[in-house]
Amino acid sequence: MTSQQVEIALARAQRVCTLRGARLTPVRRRVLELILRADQPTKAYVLLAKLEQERGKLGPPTIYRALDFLLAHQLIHKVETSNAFVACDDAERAHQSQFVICEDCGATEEIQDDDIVASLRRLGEMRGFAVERQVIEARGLCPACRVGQRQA
Amino acid sequence: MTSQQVEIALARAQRVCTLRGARLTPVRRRVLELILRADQPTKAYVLLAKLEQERGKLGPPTIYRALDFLLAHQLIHKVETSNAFVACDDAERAHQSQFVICEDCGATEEIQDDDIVASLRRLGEMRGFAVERQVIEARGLCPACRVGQRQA
DNA sequence: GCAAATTCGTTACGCTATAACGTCTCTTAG
DNA sequence: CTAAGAGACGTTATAGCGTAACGAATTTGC
Repeated sequence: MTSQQVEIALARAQRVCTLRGARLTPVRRRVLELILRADQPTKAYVLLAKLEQERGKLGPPTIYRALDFLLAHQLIHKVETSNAFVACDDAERAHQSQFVICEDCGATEEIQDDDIVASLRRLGEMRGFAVERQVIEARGLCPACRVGQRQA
Repeated sequence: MTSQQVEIALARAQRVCTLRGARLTPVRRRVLELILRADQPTKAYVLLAKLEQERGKLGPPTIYRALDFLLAHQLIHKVETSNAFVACDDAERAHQSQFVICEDCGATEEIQDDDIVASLRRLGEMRGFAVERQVIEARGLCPACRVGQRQA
């Protein structure tokens, strides 16, 4: 993601927050920026280390609070099987995300498939559950690592 | 699960292991039994505490090694969003599991839906991924807790 | 029986996440 | 204007999850 794209995403995030009466504080904004600039899912303690480089010693709660805020507003998603965080393309629209993750290199792609979400919701409802959140992740080998695997 | 059902499950597990040339050692067997007897998903450190009551101080690796073995042979599944383990109904057949989990009481039901597994596999393959493992979990409120929620 | 492999105990450590409390700031109603 | 309340953040401590590394003991295959 180019710096310009990051700026655009940050501006959009600011807009979303303002609309919702939420505050995109400096910490939250900076954490979102770090996630946006990363080309792979980012771990909480990596974010913490970067933030501490800039601001001196903080602590895990500072990061986790920012992450909780960004998650609540759908500005980021959590990849559960990696314990890592990625930026979300469109926070405006409420939606669920799915991911495919490479076991080898960690490459992660977001999927947006309404059908699979509906299917899982239906399976839950058939059992009387009111489904609120879905975690749908596929792990395996990305195209690049499949090639490497064959040659190894 | 009744004690008799537990015994049957353990015998079946023993059979599966023998067939595969794997050893269901006392530790592994006991861990499986503890998971079978629990009516909810069980956490690693809970298992560790119970095992240490019986055998004196051990350590996390003892439990995690047993869990890894049981997972590898599909005798148990891991509920990723709960960091907990449940017994598997049929280890003979290779399969993926899905779960619905109650946010309120932790009640967890296993789903076996081949269609959703195939869907996610296809979504991964469309992106060039060789999908090896799937995590599909729905979190929400179980029937009992839905009622409580309305009254509260 | 002996070498190799598997299993397990043990110690230590790293990563993930939250509880609890105090301070500061910002809003806002009076 | 100001006091009260809410929200955000810093800080310390701790709980929970998981693995690395090493050595002893046991099992297995030859």
